[in-house]
Amino acid sequence: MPELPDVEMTRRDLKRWVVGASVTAADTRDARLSRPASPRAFAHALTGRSVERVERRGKWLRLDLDDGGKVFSHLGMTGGWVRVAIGAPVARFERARIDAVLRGRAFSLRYVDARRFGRLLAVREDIADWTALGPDLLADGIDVGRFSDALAKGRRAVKEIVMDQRVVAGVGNILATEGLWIARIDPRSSGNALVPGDARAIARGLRRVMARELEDRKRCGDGHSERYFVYGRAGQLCPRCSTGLSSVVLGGRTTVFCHGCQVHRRPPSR
DNA sequence: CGGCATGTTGCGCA
DNA sequence: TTGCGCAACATGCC
Repeated sequence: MPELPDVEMTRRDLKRWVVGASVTAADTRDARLSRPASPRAFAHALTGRSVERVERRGKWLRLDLDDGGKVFSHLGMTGGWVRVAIGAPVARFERARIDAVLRGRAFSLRYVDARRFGRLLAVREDIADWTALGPDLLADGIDVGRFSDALAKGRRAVKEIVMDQRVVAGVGNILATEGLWIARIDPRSSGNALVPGDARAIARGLRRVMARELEDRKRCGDGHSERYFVYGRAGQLCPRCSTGLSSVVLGGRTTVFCHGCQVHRRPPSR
């Protein structure tokens, strides 16, 4: 489920489902997902309230309640929200439930998350995970000047910097891998070795991939896009230059790239 | 059975 | 204070 396009689709669903709705009951028992808040705070904060807005920054979602309360939701690796009939049986891997009424119609939202890498907590103030996020790839776009500075400052591999949520919020492993391939930049390149024009190319690559993914999801709903250029295709041929695709681990994440057409900017010599 | 997975955190150590 | 490398988290799927 993760990656910005999935979270954005979830935001649109939630917006359609709950904005203006009054919550009649809510529950979670998962202390892990609601950390550091207590699971009880969830029911307490939501019951009797109505939802005024559904916001998203990067991969985080925030429901704004009519009393100023906020519910933060991060889908982690396997989280998702589904809408079911009121009273529907507990879904497999269901971790939280929000029963609500909108225009006289009762319904239930369920948060489902097999691996429980997500988060779901009700609080009164914005959490640091939210406020620390950099500009949102979709809503704010990338300011090439600032992006370029952030890349130049980093000694890490460019892919790790691009995935840093403080630099650009919403870029995950797929977007970063695909975006760098489009930009023709080797993901191992060190940030401070990039040359003028690279930052713009990467920004454009990320925007392209995101827009494409969003369109895919609008058309097909969920399910994994099988249309990746290189992600998950190590060993296959590069769709641009037919070189065999390579794979390395950067920042603990598998990264696929093409030796043939992605230029490796090497760090300044020591 | 082993290996990998769309994300993040926390810990030991430089 | 910053950053790096890595194990950990919990489960599904191939």
